[in-house]
Amino acid sequence: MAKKFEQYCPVAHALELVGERWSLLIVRELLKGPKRYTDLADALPRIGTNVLAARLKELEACEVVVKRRLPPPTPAQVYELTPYGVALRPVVRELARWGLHSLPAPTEEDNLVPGWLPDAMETFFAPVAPDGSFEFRIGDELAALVDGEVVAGSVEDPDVLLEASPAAFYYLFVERRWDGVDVEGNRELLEQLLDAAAPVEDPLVV
Amino acid sequence: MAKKFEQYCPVAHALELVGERWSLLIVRELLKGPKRYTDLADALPRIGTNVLAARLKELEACEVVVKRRLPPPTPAQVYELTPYGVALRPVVRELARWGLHSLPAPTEEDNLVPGWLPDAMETFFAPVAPDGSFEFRIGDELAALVDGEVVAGSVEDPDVLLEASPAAFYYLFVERRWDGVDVEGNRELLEQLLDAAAPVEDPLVV
DNA sequence: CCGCATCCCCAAAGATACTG
DNA sequence: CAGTATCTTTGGGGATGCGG
Repeated sequence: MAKKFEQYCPVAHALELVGERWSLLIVRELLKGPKRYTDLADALPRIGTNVLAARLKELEACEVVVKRRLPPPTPAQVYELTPYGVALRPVVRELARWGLHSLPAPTEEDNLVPGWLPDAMETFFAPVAPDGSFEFRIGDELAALVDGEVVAGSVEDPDVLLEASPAAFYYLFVERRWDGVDVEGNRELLEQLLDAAAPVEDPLVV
Repeated sequence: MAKKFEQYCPVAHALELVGERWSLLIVRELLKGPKRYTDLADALPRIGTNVLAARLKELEACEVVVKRRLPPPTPAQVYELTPYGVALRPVVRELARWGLHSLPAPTEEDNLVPGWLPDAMETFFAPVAPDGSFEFRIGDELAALVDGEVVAGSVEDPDVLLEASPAAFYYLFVERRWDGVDVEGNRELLEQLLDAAAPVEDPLVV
C-alpha cells in the first residue's frame, strides 16, 4: 500500500489501490455478489492461495472489500464489496468493453463460466438498452432483458428471442455477422440494441 | 503476453494487455499526445528504464501504441497511441473518477504536473458539461471550458470565472465546500456543472 | 543527449504442503 | 473451510554502459 508511483494523480492513486495483479478480477467476481474465500479461489483458477489472501487484505485495508460473517444457519464468512468497491463497476465495465475488441471468438475449449450470459448482458446491454423485452439463449445459458433490467430466467412472449452458439453470438455482437443466429420477433429492435451497445465501431472512433 | 489468467473473459483479457504495473500510466501519458522515450521516463518518476522499454514493447505488440519517427526537422522518434489505444480513454477516465474519492487534498509538497488543470477538465467536466463558458484559475494553472470543449487559455467574458488554490478547488469539487473559492458570474451554472460531474455522491450510490 | 540493453538485488508471484 | 508457512521462480527497481 506504499506509494509506488509517487504522483499526485487520481489514476495513479486508483492503481495503487486496485492495480495489482488479480485485484480487479477479484472485484469483478465480487460484483456478482458476496463470495467465500474458497469460491473466490475457484473462480480465479491460477491465483494461488497466498496471493488471494494478500489481495483480500489489501482490498480490506483500502475499504473496497469487507469480510462479513454470515448468521448461524450457515456460519461461513464471506467477502463483500463496500459501496466504494461497488463504485468500481464502471471501471470494470469499460475494461470489458475495451477488452472485447481484441478477444478472439470463444472456441469449444474455452470453458465459459456458468452465469456468464446474465453477466455479459448486465455489462454490455443493460446500461444502454431500449425499452422492450429480449430473451437470449446462448449455448446452454439463458437470460433476458426487460426494459433495461436483466432477469435471470425466461420471459413470456418476448419482443425478441435470440438463439445462437457462443461463437455465433460473439460474431453477431462484435462484427455484426448473423451466421448461425436465430432470431424470432422484432429484429429491428435487436439491431437497435446492438447498435446502442455498439462495440463494433463505437470505442474505436472515440 | 502469455495468458496469465486463463479465463475467457474480456476483463481478464484487457488486464493481460494493459494490466501490468505502469501500463495504464503510460497510456494516460500518451493520451495527452505523442511523447518521446525520455519524456515518458521523466513523466513516470520511478519507472526504471528497462521496465519502460519492456512495457512499450508489450503495448506495441498488442497494437495499443506505435513507434513513429518524426520528419527531419527534429528527427526524434515518438510513441503514440493507436485508435485502439485511444479507446482506453473511458477506462482511464473511470479510474480517475473512482480514485479521486480516496485521494487526499493536494498539499504544498505535492508537485502538480504542469498542465494538470486542462487534463482534469477534460477528464471530469468535458464529458458532462452544460452549455456555457467557464474559466478556471487554480494556483498557477489556467483553463477554460466552452460548451463542453476544453480550451487551453483564457476566454473572453466567461459565464463563470472561478479562482482558487488547488486545495480549495479539491474541497469544492469533492466535498462541495466553498471556502477559499472565488466565483464571479453565474454561480448556479457552476453548481450545475459540479453536480453533473458530481463525484460527491454519484459513484457511491451506483 | 537520446534510446535503449545489461547487470545485480530484492520484492513479490506461483506452487505446494500443512494447520486451526 | 480459511487460511499460514515454505520454497522456488519470476519480474520490478536502480545503476551503469554503450551505440547512434
